[in-house]
Amino acid sequence: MGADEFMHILLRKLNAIHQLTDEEQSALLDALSAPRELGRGRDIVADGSTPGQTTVMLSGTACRYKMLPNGKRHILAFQFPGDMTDLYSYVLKRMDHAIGTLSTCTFAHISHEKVQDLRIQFPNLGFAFWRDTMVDTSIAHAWATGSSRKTIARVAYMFCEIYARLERVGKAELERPLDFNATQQDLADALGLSLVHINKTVAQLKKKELIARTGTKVVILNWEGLQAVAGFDPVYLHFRNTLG
Amino acid sequence: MGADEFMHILLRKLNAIHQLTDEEQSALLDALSAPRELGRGRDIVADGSTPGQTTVMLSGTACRYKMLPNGKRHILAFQFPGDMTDLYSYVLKRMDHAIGTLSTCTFAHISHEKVQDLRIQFPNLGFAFWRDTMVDTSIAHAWATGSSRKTIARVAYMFCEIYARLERVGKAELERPLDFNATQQDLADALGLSLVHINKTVAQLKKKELIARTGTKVVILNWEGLQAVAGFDPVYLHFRNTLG
DNA sequence: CGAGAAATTGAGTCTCTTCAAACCCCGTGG
DNA sequence: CCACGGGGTTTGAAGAGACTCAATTTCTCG
Repeated sequence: MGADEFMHILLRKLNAIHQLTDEEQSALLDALSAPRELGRGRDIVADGSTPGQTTVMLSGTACRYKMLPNGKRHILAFQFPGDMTDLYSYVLKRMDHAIGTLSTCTFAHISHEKVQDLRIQFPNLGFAFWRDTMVDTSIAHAWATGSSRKTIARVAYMFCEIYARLERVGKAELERPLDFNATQQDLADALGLSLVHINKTVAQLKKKELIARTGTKVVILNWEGLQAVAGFDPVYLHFRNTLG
Repeated sequence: MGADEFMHILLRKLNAIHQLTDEEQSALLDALSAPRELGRGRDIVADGSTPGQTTVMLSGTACRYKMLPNGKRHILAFQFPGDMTDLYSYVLKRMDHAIGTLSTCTFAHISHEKVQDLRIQFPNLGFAFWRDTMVDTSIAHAWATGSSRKTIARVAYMFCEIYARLERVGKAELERPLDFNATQQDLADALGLSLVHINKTVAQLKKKELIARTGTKVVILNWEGLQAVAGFDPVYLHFRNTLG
């Protein structure tokens, strides 16, 4: 698996958000550092740090998270291949959360100076960056509304989002195991619910034959049914082309 | 109360986020439309719409919110004077939530074309816009972590944030009634909790003599105590100058 | 095959919700 | 100047949902 195939995914992701010119695309790829790898349970970016570079996910699943004073971990968002996880730090300078791996991850960097140059030289690319961060906000909003909804809907929603985002970059298809191996504890931390309760809710989704588990991975058996339970509408992901 | 005094607040807000040059400041003010007013309970921007302009709050309290399929309203964020509530729509085009008033509000607009021109002509101003939207994201993250915390801490946190954000633009001081007259139902919708439970929690904060109510408004009696209960740390608001 | 991690299950407890009723503040009109 | 009305607040009580604790099973990988 060559570097090209890795790189491509960033363009797939960004183009799904906002159309880029060939010139912008190649300038962007030129700015990427060599890929790095990190195993599960490590920090890519530490809370409170002031990184000098931005991270681009190439493979694996990571998350934004905060450790709370009471010792609990709260996951704010999942990060999938193609995501630029910390444009955040380019704009806000100091991280107010961390980025951690949930599986083995590969990723590359773009220095903040380079981001700055690209943004000013190519305002359209700058817009794509901005838009990418706003889609993150939109996702955060969608998660936030969860607290007013039934737990089973929230859990189903989670799977819908994971599938939709992976599908967007060509990393998932229906009735195939999702390339997403977070634990139920991770899901619990993302939803702010207890592991036990998540487990029982996932069991309900299985009993309804909406999803199943094969080994470590999850399979979506009934996409329409799952969306219906979740009340899932992918507009909030702001793809340029809609999803089936 | 002249238009100048109104306008000034936008600069106060943006400068608290990112330093602007005089030229940028005047270009920004030139772009503002004449102010409009709307009473409580009205929409400034409708969900699903594609506005051609951005709203700048001048006075009053508004909120981002979504109506959920189950008929509940979920408030995603409060909007205070100086906030540019829907840069959101400039970037994402289609709103995936609405902006509504929680009190009588005054506000002005800047057309999206103008935003585009300003962003490209003054990259530093463009950065300030971007940064402003990222602070919104940071706030959304802070709210999101709430679901893993005790209710009394979350409610206290809410008052801390409201005070800090109003204080930033010179609209609040301690031991004076906050210029914020949302109802407890509004708070409940923001926290995703029931009105009854909010009420009982607010009662606890009063019993601890951290806050009090004078007429419709809330007064902060013990700022340190309130922050301690809330676990409030204002870094997430990303002010350039810290708060006492 | 064994060790460790993750998933599952059951039981008791506490939080939060819902329902319902009463109260209070404040502006309006007689 | 006081009665009335409406929105917002306060209070009580019962039930549902979610949490913790704790034990067991299943899976994965060396």
